[in-house]
Amino acid sequence: MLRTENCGQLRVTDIGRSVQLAGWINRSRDLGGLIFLNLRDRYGLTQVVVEPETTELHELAATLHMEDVLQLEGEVRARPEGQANPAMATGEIEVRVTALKLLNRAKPLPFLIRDDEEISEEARLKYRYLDLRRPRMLHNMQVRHQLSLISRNYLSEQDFIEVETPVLMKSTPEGARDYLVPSRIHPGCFFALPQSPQTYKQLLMVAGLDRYFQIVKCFRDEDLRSDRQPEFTQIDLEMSFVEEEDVFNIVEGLVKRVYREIRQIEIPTPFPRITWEEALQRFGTDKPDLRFGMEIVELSELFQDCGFTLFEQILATGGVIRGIRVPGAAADFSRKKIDALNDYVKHLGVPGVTVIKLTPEGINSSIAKFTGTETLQQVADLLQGEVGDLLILGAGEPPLTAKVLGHLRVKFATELELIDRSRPAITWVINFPMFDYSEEDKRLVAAHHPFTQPDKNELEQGVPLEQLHSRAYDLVIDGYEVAGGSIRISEREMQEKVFELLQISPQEAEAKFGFLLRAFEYGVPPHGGIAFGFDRLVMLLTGETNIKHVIAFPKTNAAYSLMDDAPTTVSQQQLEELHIRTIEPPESGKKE
RNA sequence: GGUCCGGUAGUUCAAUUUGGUUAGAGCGCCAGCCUGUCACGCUGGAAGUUGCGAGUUCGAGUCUCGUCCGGACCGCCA
Repeated sequence: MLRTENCGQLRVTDIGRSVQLAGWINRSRDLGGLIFLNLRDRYGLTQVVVEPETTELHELAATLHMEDVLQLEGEVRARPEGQANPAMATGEIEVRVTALKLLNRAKPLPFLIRDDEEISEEARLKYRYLDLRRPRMLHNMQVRHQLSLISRNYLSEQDFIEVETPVLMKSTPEGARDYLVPSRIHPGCFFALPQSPQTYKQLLMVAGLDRYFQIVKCFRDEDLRSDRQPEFTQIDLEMSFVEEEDVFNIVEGLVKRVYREIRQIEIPTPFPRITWEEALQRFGTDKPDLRFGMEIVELSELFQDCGFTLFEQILATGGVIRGIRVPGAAADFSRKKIDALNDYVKHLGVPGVTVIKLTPEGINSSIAKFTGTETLQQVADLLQGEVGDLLILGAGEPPLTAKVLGHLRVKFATELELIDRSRPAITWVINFPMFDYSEEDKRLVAAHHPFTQPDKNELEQGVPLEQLHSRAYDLVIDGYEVAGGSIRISEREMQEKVFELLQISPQEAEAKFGFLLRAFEYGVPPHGGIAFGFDRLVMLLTGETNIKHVIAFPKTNAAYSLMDDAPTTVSQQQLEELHIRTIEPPESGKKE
């Protein structure tokens, strides 16, 4: 070892000891005579002093720069009276340098290694290895590690075993776009990278493993968002002989332990549950942020014959009028802000929203001249509006109106800082629909995935397919979908029936999922499971709002790696070996 | 596929509103001074294809169009 201690551990009890340290220069202060260096490693900072009497050392020390890498020997001593630094864990001591070796020089940096400066995402990603030196990023990596360790220990204690499933697998229809990997040995054939190990974990249940988990990379070739990366990590688990309650118990135990050990926050269990329909009705989304109120209120009845033609027409054609109350926002809500608000909602797909201000002088709204103030007063009463509040009404078809108001609810709560960030708001969302209708494909598609068990009672009672519910569930924390799963189909007949409803032909079902259907003929335990978005959970635990900040080497919005310039074109020879011809001739590498 | 925001020194920003002299500042960098600093201090200095390309204009960092890059979002994400 090039050191006897790390940079975070020396204390007054070490005074008098001779030690070796190694690390980066976090900062240097050359006073002309004395030179102070803050030596940094993963564990902390230690101040070392080079005295002018040590002539050769002093000359070397005077040439050092930030982020140079040093190894040194010295003596631990107390700092002089009044010179301790209470902000440093090692602030009561310093190391007087007796030998100094420059292990590596650093060029001037593209940015400083400190938390208090905002650096462009572009620079951070290009020099990710420097960004990761910053305490904030180091902390995020440590939380990642903790989460993975806690999960493994907890699940192992609960009799789960970790099994690795293939990364090269079969491309299947439904779901996200696959990342494909060409096969050299099978010309024209491709593997897919897993969107999730879904079918494998079900087969592990058929195999009798009973309780499986895996911390596993998944890949989806879809567009990115601040909470979505093309490759991401799941805590994937599956259990045999279980129903919803059993999965919930395991998950609640894990989440409880995670928040206790990482955040020192006690989470009461069981977690609350809300149905999918109620979530949409009250919060305008299937992943409601319950850290604040501002719920969406149904107002349609009030506007039945309100005198405002637009609203009456919308109601007559099956639309709804709903509203939210934004506390205290009326005062400075100018014409300009109303315009900005309407611009904002336009990109969500609606022409605009209606704004009502509850001012000390009375109710103020552009629609008052049609409806009169009496109707608006009833609106205010229903929304429990007080003087000074802003009321926002959305009108249109129910799902879109819900979505718009749901977005506005979060937007205003964030801007007005109405969100309690001291503790997480956790809820189960249950009773998902089994199917969605796809306008694009003109058919039903699985709302969760095609292995999810439908509500058997509803099915037997002949409930229309569009209204059929499934045994799927999501875990939602602070408005993020953190985990999702379901009780699975475990009978071949039911699985075939669902494929049929999804208009997957028997031939296609056999070709794509034949292995699963075959497995279902050999004794399948009832089973179910769930998968956590590992990165999203780390994001919540660290208070980050961008998933990139909890991933060591992430991709940009354009799914590109700025640090190593991936992806790239490959040589003609590589393509030929893989039996691949590209449609466009390869550009000269990267676009500039 | 679409909408919006941004791109000026190594870096974070200003100058863009209303086109007009030599594009400024903090940090960093370089040189000098400094023996108790810890965001050390003081003095001086270097540092720019204003992302790129066209256009308008007597004149463009500033206006227009295209394009590239980054970000947020819609679509997409079983």
